[in-house]
Amino acid sequence: MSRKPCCVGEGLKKGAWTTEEDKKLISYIHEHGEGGWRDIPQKAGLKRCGKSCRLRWTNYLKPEIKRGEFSSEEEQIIIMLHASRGNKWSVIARHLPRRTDNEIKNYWNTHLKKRLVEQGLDPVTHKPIASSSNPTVTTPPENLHSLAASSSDKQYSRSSSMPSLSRPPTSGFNTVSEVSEITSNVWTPVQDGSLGCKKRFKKSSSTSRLLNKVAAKATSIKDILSASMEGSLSATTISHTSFFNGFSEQIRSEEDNSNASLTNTLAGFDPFSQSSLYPEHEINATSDLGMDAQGYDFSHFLEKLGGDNHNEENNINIMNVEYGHDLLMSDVSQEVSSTSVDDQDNMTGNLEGWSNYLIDHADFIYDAESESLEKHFI
DNA sequence: AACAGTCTCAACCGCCTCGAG
DNA sequence: TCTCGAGGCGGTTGAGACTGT
Repeated sequence: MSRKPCCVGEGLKKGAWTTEEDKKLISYIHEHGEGGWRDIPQKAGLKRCGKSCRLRWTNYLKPEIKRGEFSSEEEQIIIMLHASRGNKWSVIARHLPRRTDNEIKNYWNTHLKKRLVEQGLDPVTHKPIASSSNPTVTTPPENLHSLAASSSDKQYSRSSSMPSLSRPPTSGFNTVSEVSEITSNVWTPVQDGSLGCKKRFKKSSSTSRLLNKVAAKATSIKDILSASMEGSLSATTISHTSFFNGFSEQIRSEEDNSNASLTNTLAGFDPFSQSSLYPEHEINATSDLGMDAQGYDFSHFLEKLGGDNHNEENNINIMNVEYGHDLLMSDVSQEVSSTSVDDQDNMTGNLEGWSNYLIDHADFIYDAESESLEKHFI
């Protein structure tokens, strides 16, 4: 074999990077681009392992990296994704624009994991820890948002092992939004290569806004489902069977479709309270509707999904604004229409598909010009 | 002011996968 | 087909910052 080992040679430096080293690495990559890490140390005049250079660049020096406080919305997404994917930090990072897997991992280990434990939830399974083994279990949060919203507390107290959690209003996302507004500010990425260790950063308001909307979508789905269960389903104009089975098909094609926690959240089940967001009979009704698919119309559901301009205050209109009803109907239904319908998943199962579709088929794209994040289906 | 305990997170370690040879 | 290096990934560590006494 002709290849050289990555990190051979004595005298390779370890430990914290100096400003000088950072400058050398940044300068080299700006000139020659990424890649070929094995040769970078020598060419850039660094006494570092190529792997160390790559990590330094990807986790810290890369200009597009976002650093600093995680917004409540980002926290929600991390928690939801962790519930469904586990410690797949790279997977989670793909859904959080400009966050690195390392940063997410650190944040989980130092903040979110503790918060779940504090709430009496097993950070691995996201299920309640048995009260016998955890006498300090507190009242579980009413929903996911209370966990994320509490993040603002940490800005005021570091000494307490965990910030105190207060139960937010039931329309949690407004609260989250407000919290984000209060705490958000301009974040400062490290762009000059200087060591920014232990710096405290503020949140990105643009990221917060967008992610808040994503989270609000989950709420809207719950609202819609609830409304639908109250009898507002009307005559068929769109085959919900094909629509939803498309998602079911989608989720079946996933390598990992065991994301019950996340999807349960969206489908009327809150993994944090471990209780249904809807009365049991309503969930049963959901299943019944799914089983008896013929003749029902989910255009009401889709309309809600697509946006509700009259409900802007409650952030329910996000689908229309950010994702677009048309976009939804075109992109999604195209995929659906090409999907064979061979079974009749119940509605909960279909919502699983929907939530996973959102997670796995959309990417955030940052528009530097408008300083906004846009979500694109992929 | 000094010390001890706690917390944070950059960096490292080791394993895995993929692809080149 | 096998070997091995590059790159990717998740787990862990430890220096430094922070807080309480």
